Amino acid sequence: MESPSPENSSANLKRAIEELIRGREFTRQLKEIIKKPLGGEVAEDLVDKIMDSFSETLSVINSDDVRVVGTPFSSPEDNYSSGSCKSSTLKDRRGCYKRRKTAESNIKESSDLVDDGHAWRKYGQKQILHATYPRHYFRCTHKYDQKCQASKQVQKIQDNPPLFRTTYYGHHTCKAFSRVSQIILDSTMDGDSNSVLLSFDQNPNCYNNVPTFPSIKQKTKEEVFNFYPKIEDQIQSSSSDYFLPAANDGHLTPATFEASGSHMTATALSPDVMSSGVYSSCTTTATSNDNLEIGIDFEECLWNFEGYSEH
DNA sequence: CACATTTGACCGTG
DNA sequence: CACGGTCAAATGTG
Repeated sequence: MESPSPENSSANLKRAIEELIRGREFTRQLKEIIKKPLGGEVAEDLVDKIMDSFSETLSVINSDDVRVVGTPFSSPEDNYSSGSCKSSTLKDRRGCYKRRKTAESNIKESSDLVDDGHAWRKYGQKQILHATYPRHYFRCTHKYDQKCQASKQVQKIQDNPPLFRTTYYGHHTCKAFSRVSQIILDSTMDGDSNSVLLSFDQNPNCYNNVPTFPSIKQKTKEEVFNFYPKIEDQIQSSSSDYFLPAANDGHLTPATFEASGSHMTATALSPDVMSSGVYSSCTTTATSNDNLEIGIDFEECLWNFEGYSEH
């Protein structure tokens, strides 16, 4: 796959923006029409959401350094400003951590949080200005033992239907064994030893705001549900990184997970896919079940493939 | 006990 | 200087 020239890319981006603006305008006109007859409330609500979606997409495209899905990453080292510092103390951490400059990113949006097959470790959570939901920061579990620079940010951008934006930075250089196969193998089990509670609803106990519940530093799942009862219907657990929000009825059921799991299984076990050099390269280096879940992510596969010249 | 998340503080970037 | 990305101590979990 040849990469488009910057000129083409820029022109396409401009066209995409124009199309989005056009679509938004049409939607607005449609809303005006819907407003008139009775009983158009549901449709109007839907139109609002469509317009929000357009606006959100436009803001994403208009923001700097955002690449749409499938853009290869630059070298991870290029994106960090300062060198490493081992002897950091609490009192003086100046220059002691790398901070990502305007790194190239790879954004994916989905209505649920699919396990991408990598082991992630959460290292932060932040309320973002003008954002309804906090942003969650993850790094590769193998950041230190294998110097894997991959990281991602996950942010809920819409509720009902839930919509999550995952922004990937860097690429996996770790040779972690795929957890996908394990998930496949375990898909009939109830074990949940690896799950992590991840509430995407606003938590007043977070951040530097005046805490609503100052005495509560950390909460068990039950406590979260007690404080925010409605979350219970929006969060489900799986053997992946998150409690996945349900796309449909919102219940925490193994069946829901197995439904997506079976999809992954069917694709993952396809001999055609597994026997391909490129794809098997993906599965043996930095397996992402994005490749499996949506079929094949060519860009990521090729990137991983290129990242290992011995293949 | 090892490894995970939480969360306030720190600090680089724009 | 505000924002937001990262650190790291405290704490949770199996």
